[in-house]
Amino acid sequence: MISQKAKYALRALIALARSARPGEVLLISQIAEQQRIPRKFLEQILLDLKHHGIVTSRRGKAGGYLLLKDPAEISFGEVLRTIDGPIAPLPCLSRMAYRRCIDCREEESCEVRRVFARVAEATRAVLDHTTIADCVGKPVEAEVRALLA
Amino acid sequence: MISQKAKYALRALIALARSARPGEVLLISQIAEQQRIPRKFLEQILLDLKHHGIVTSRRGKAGGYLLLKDPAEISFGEVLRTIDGPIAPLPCLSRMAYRRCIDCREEESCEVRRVFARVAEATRAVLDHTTIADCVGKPVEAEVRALLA
DNA sequence: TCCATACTCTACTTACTAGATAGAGTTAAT
DNA sequence: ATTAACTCTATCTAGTAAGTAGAGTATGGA
Repeated sequence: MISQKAKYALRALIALARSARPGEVLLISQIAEQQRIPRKFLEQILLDLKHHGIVTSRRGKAGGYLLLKDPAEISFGEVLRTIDGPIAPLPCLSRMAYRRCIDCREEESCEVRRVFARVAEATRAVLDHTTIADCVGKPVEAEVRALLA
Repeated sequence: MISQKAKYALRALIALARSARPGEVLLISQIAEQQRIPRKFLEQILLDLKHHGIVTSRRGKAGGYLLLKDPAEISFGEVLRTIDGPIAPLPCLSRMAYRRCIDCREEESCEVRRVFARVAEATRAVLDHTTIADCVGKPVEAEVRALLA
């Protein structure tokens, strides 16, 4: 299960991508209301995304948030890794945070690992090749893109 | 990430499948030692698997555990669902424990859901079609099976 | 019968995390 | 100077993961 936080992050990014005439900002409170996300929680999330160079912000009156990266360059995988940490189903299969399983004799012959490696691969195939841009068009377009991917 | 508990369960089942001349049992302590699983923790796990009809046990002297189901009928998916609960990345995509996302306007047009539906499908394709039997043969055999699946 | 062995069940502990909430601080426009 | 917005850090609460503890129950054998 992905966290609420990651789900909120994705929805916020989609909202930003949708409303985006370049240079135009969205208020935290607008996104929060539109997407039914607890406002203070969303603040943290956007700040996090900002620190990771995915969005940027303007402060003060007339401030707000906007995408820093091109929507087509923001993959679901990147967002999940930013917010939730590693995607891999086992620590010994994580790219961003590899850790050997302490109780596992030898990694190469671990049957459990072998199976979950296939899961990880399949998951990454989807998440690393699906972007926020894939979510802003009309539903039908998105469907087509998904099938072609 | 799958839990340690689920990983232990899978390893225990593989150990049982490996040692299995029909009717022959393995002691909890044997499995625990062989697989480096905390013994008391493993007790709980095996009991759980027993209650779900995956293994069975004999009590008293000369007691122990053995598989109840055919290894080829025990899928990774079944074990994970038994031990960890739903596999789906979102509650609104779970078969065993569907729950609508309270903050989601309409499920059909939810872009996040659409993407994770593909993840769920890919994950299930692996986990529901890989069984304990796929893990007991020689490593090479397992590899071949995986490629053919 | 009694004992040792091995599974069974329930409760508990401990540390960590998810999902917020709170509030003081800082920046920018008017 | 004021107000609107973002920024940062701390805190809270409930729940979960991972494991530990210990009393209970069944079985086979001396």
